[in-house]
Amino acid sequence: MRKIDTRDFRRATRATPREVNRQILLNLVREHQPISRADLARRMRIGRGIVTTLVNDLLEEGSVYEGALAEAPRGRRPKMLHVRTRDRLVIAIDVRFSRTYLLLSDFSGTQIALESFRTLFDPDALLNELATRIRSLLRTHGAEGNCEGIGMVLPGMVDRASGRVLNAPQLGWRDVQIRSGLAERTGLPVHVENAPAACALAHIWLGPRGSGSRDFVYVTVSDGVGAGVVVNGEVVRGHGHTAGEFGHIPLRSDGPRCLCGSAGCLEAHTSNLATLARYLGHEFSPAVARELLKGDGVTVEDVILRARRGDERAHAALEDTGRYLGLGLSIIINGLNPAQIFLGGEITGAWDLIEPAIRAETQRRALTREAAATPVVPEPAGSLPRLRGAIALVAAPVFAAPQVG
Amino acid sequence: MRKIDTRDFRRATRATPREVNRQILLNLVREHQPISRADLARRMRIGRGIVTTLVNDLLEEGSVYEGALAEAPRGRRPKMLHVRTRDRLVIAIDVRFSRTYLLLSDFSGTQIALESFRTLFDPDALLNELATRIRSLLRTHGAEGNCEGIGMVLPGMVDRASGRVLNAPQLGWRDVQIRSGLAERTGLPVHVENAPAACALAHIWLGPRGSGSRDFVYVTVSDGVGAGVVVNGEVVRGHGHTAGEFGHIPLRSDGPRCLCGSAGCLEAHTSNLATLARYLGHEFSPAVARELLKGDGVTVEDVILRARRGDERAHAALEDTGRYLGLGLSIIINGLNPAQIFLGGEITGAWDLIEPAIRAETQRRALTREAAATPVVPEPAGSLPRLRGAIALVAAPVFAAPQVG
DNA sequence: GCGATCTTGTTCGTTTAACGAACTAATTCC
DNA sequence: GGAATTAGTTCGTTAAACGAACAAGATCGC
Repeated sequence: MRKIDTRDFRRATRATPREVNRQILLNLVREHQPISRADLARRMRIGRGIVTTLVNDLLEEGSVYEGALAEAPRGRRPKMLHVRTRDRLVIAIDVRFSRTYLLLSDFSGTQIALESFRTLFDPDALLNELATRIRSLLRTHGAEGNCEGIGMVLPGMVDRASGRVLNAPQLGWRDVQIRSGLAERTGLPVHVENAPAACALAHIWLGPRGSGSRDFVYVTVSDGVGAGVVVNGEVVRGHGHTAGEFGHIPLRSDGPRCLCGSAGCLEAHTSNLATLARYLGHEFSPAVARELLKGDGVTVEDVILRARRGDERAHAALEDTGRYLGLGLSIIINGLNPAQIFLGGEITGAWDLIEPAIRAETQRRALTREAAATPVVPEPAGSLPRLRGAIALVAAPVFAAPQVG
Repeated sequence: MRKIDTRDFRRATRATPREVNRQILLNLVREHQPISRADLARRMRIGRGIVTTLVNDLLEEGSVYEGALAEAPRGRRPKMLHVRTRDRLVIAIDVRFSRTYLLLSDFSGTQIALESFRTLFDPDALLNELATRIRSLLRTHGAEGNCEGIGMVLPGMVDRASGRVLNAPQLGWRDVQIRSGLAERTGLPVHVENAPAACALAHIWLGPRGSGSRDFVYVTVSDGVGAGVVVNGEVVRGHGHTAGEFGHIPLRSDGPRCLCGSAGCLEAHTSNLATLARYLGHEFSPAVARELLKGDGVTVEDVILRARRGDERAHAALEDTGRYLGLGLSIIINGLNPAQIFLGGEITGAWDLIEPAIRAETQRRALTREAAATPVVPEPAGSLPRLRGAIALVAAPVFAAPQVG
């Protein structure tokens, strides 16, 4: 029961049914490939005639291709259809505090070439470096014609529509136009997004087949803590493009001071820096955080390793992180009732150590038995969730439902 | 960028463009009435010919009617169109712990007859009583043919799709089928919904013209604390129909025990019962709450009155409620970035007393200047927000966007 | 080996609705 | 009273879904 926006609606033309059905068909192929035309007609409850027309459209523009004939117990053997992903390339960029990662990938998320360099904090310098590297990357792989766009994720708040970074404290950016600069330098379409939101997007579009729950929250725990909220198969951006900042939920008024200026935030209890500070016996504070960000000492990965080797203090520090994290997740569970919560970041390397603490809190706080059973699923950092998010920024629009009404 | 649900999609037929455009047109009339056909054509960027056809459709089924000729500086005078609301009636029901309210209203929210009775906690008895009263109400007002449905709001979690009450602790209901029972007894379509979600729905559909922000949260503070979350012009229900339960955000681990079993919940700090307990000098607890629910002593309204008359303890109790409420709202602001937050419940009678405390907390906790400026708008209890929510349950489907894709 | 049967995929005439131009109606201006 | 202007309707054209008929390719029974 959506209200039509009378200030910004899309009315239907006589081409609209085709657009809609074309996109449904494309998604059915994506989900069930290999699949025959007759099967598509049955699934869509539509005549085989119109399926032929729609498939010809998609074949012509190269979205799908015909594969082998399949076996059949009786009758003519069907010619199977697949979506084309292997030679549709994407440049994915992940800008983090310490390093910037650059990946050449295809639409399905298969990695082709990955490189990284020390992050430059001057936007112009960073864009120049990126443009140079993108050009050479495309040339080396003979992919100049096949690259359909650039997806870029950042630690900060981004206005996806205009391609502007509103505020990225880690980079020291405020109101920086990123998209146009990179688009001009490379001649490719550029999409920019906040990292947790992009991770959520990747889960919608690049998750394992048929996994796709349509209501979930993706929580990232790294130097900061953020979330991508998905409602009805769509990432929630909010009125000012800053939705998902669950890192600054106040957990206790007497908690440690947070980088945001408040005290006792979820982030000040559970970020990598907070866990590290707790392990080292410091009270977390902006000053301590800045010290730790320099990153020449112990890392969270080290803490996890030591906990596994029997270091009691490391174990306790991680367990505390789990407990606070569970408290934060319980708020999300009660407030948004997602089908599941995904958890990303280095901390997932200690999943078996923190899970009991997380689960204890979420179950204690959940209001219904169903909510208490909300699965919390770790996503290992090795799967490069942020770069997958950047890929999804380019791939998703190709498959998304056309906006109508 | 919504993903198409390949398990539950609606494909477009050749009647789909008509449905979509018809609904857009109806909403434009609703928003801009009185409005001419020519003006509609301009706003929709569509030919005047098709507008004639669509309007004839709507005239025939009685959704709109033709009014007077308007003045025009030059040329033929346009015949203005209006949506029909005055003789389209709704029965709105608000079930609360102490009393149940019953309102006969029209589609625009104009009240025709309001009555109430002591709530019966046995579902069957309540439905029987309701059915009897509804029949007599319709007969008295000669409205038997014009009533288009029944909307019912409850304090608890509701599966709107099946019409089942999952859990309503205040009423002591668990897994109770409400819709079918009332529909059979009255022969009318019945819609059931959780109260805060319905209040949010009313704001989408019955708010002042052109007010309609599409991303907001409606927070109700009464015996409990709940919220209706609206994203992109649609109420978020969550995977298990229990989204919006922000009342049990943990604010402080050493806080008072809550009815939900946890401690330090937003509700245990800010509900009417919590405010009352604070004023009376009790530590809030389930036992205290049950005592206060009997409701033969002081009420929140009394506390507000006394604060206005200079009672320092009443003033302090309310201010504390405001401070905790602000803390809770800041979580919503950072997490969902709504365009605004509406606040409903008796506490709004003390708006001028609590606003500074609320604002101080939300501004202190907000992450961006825009978020800090998120308006918090009180809705006076006198406007019967819950009954308006019940009306919206029936009226909204008539105007909602058709689901496509 | 050959026709019956069954399934896949295409073709084509029909129907529906948007589209757009032409037309009628009503009003003001000169 | 005619030109100009705006509102609203009519109708021929076009695009796309719909559905029936048909062709292609496979198995099965005798």
